[in-house]
Amino acid sequence: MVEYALHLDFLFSSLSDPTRRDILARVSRRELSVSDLVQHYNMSFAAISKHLMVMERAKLIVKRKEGRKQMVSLAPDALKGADEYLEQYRLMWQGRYDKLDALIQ
Amino acid sequence: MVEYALHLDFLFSSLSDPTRRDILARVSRRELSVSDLVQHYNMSFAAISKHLMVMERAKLIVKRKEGRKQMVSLAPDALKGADEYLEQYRLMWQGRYDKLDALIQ
DNA sequence: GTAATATTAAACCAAATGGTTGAATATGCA
DNA sequence: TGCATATTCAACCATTTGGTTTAATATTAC
Repeated sequence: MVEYALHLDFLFSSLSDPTRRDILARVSRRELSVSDLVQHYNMSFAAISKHLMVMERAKLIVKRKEGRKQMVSLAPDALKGADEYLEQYRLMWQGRYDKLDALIQ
Repeated sequence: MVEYALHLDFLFSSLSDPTRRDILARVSRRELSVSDLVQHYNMSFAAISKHLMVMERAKLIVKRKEGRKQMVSLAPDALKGADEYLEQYRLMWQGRYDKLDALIQ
């Protein structure tokens, strides 16, 4: 009945929070420690740590231990799953634009 | 601090549920009434009705009244917001593949 | 060894989510 | 008119989510 794609569940729900999207943008520019990230937000260390756990489960980020720091960076192919999901619909809406273009010309 | 993009919140959180993704797939093929949709799922009419309200808020679907039926179809540009969000990252990961290609050749 | 730093774990809380059932509201049909 | 159909609304419930604070665990520095 309903297709079972747990990864898409995690991925999209992870992307649905503005703090997490902001974190994603930051770590996509450069690798950052959890402390580095915390400085930019008006919430506790633990809250950011939790957001990072959610993002890790969604395979949006990866962590690498460096001494006592956890360095966070964009996961390889972080958004590939989402992009592949959209692909099927992209054809559809590009099709519509093609039709529109055809009408105009 | 955190960019405010409520539509992306609604859009991604709407996409994070497998039932809603399934509904999206169905109505993208053809316009369907709420009753038509309910038949395919093992949950109450009200539950599906709620899912549709969530999807409407996310502008994934539109409803059109036809007598006592509500006909549901894919919204124009339903996934455009998501696609535009991914766009910035797409350049990034395509960049990586280009680098990889360069290494291989 | 002790203190400071970096992070996670645990317990808690309020609000949101995904479901239920039953009542209310429109619309169509005989 | 009265009944059946289609949908939403309202109240409820259990679970998840996004936050808090405090305690625990590593690691580094003195």
